[in-house]
Amino acid sequence: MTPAPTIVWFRHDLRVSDHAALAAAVARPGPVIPVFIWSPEEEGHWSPGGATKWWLHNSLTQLDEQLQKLGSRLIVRQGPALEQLQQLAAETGAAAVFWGRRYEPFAIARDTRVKTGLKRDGIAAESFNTTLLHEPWDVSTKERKPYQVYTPFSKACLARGAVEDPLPTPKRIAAPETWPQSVAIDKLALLPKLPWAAGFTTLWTPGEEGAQTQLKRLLHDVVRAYVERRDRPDCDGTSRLSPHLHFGEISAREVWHAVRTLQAELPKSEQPALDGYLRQLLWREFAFHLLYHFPETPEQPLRAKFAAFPWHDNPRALRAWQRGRTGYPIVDAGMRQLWHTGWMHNRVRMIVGSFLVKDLLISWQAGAAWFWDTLVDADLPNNTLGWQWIGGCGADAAPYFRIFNPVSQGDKFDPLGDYVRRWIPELSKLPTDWIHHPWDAPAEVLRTAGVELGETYPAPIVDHAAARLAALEALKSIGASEAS
DNA sequence: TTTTGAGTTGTTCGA
DNA sequence: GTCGAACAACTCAAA
Repeated sequence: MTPAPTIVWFRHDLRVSDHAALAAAVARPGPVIPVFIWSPEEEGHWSPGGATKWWLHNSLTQLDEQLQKLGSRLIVRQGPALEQLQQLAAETGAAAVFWGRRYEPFAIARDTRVKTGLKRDGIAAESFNTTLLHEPWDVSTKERKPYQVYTPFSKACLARGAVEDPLPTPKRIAAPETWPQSVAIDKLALLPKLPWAAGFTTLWTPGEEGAQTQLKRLLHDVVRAYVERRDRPDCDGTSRLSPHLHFGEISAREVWHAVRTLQAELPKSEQPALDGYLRQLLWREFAFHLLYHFPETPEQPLRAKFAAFPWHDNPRALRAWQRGRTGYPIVDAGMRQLWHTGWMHNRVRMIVGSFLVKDLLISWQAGAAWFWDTLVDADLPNNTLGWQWIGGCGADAAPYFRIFNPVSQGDKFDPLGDYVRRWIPELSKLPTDWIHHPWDAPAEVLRTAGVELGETYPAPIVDHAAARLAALEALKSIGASEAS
């Protein structure tokens, strides 16, 4: 009798390298059945947005190719995960299902049901860490509580010692004698009906190989100048690994090791430069840590006082923000970059976030929802942390008086205006002196540049100085500066 | 238990 | 243009 197969359920770990669940399945005597299950209705309020689905379609295609190189393939199913896994196990006689953990509250609840259900059927079910450097329950304060401040959290991570080595890619994955039924990836209808994602392909290569290319780029071109360039949206100075990490096309552990290895090879004096990037990976860990321990935070402010914040319901302003028509060039450039590429530079995410929440007084939840639908790297832990931070209502949030000025942020981080000109062609002829505040430009300058405010480009929809004071008032009204 | 030091990302004002 | 101070007081985390 041939040994029973093992099912490997792929979720946010669409890769074959450093994959604990796959490696464990391969180590068993029988064949391996890799499966992806499309069940967006099981993702709570956070079923994948348009940009994410575009990425997922391509990533699944790539995963199938990677598996085929190892003598296997990807089985694709749709429907409730437990039901599909039970069916698949019945069809194939599988004795075990392995998967990599997820940490979103609805995913944990679903996975718990899945595990119980499978075990009831006499099927072994085991989850593995395929996503994090440190599990959220392995890092805690001396009082065994979760961390709420980044710096001590990061120190605690570093104090745990070296991150475990990545696992080798399996040489071969044993195939079953016959493959079970599989849905064609096209049938999941993940690609948009309108071809708005056409431009995405020039910028992104979803899948494991694309992720490896970005890692090489990080190591060769980006990481040494990371600290100086990462805040400049007019430079290509970030890792651009976020969507690859979200889908687990590369493991955080592998990125961590690659950067650490490079660091060890550098002269002592150059080593600290690489810490800047490593710190960002620990921010990702912190986001998972917070979501795991405070599972209500995607919807609710962590600081309870903010539940009473007098947010404005202003659909016109929200729409102007979404479309990049606020009249503030750095804000509009960011929102248009997001719309056209499914991504926005991190510095600009903070600027547009501050503008939505503090200048327009529209809730951070509305911003999070828009990002969720438009970002290819939409990730619940990171999105939640980012928006609560800029909203001032999260763990380790910005002080309430920290309100970004879109003009000075533009001058500081896009000093030549190249980023604005790239994404706002109607301002492309405007001289640098006025690029971040065209409303101050002399009429003659505007005329020469072909800019007519309110016609070719919007006049500012709010006055920042006045909006800032209004935000401070609103924050005072809920006692933002007092205990929560 | 109490105390102490510290806390990603900013802005404005006045000298 | 550049610099330092004020913005406020809290909460966290560790000693």
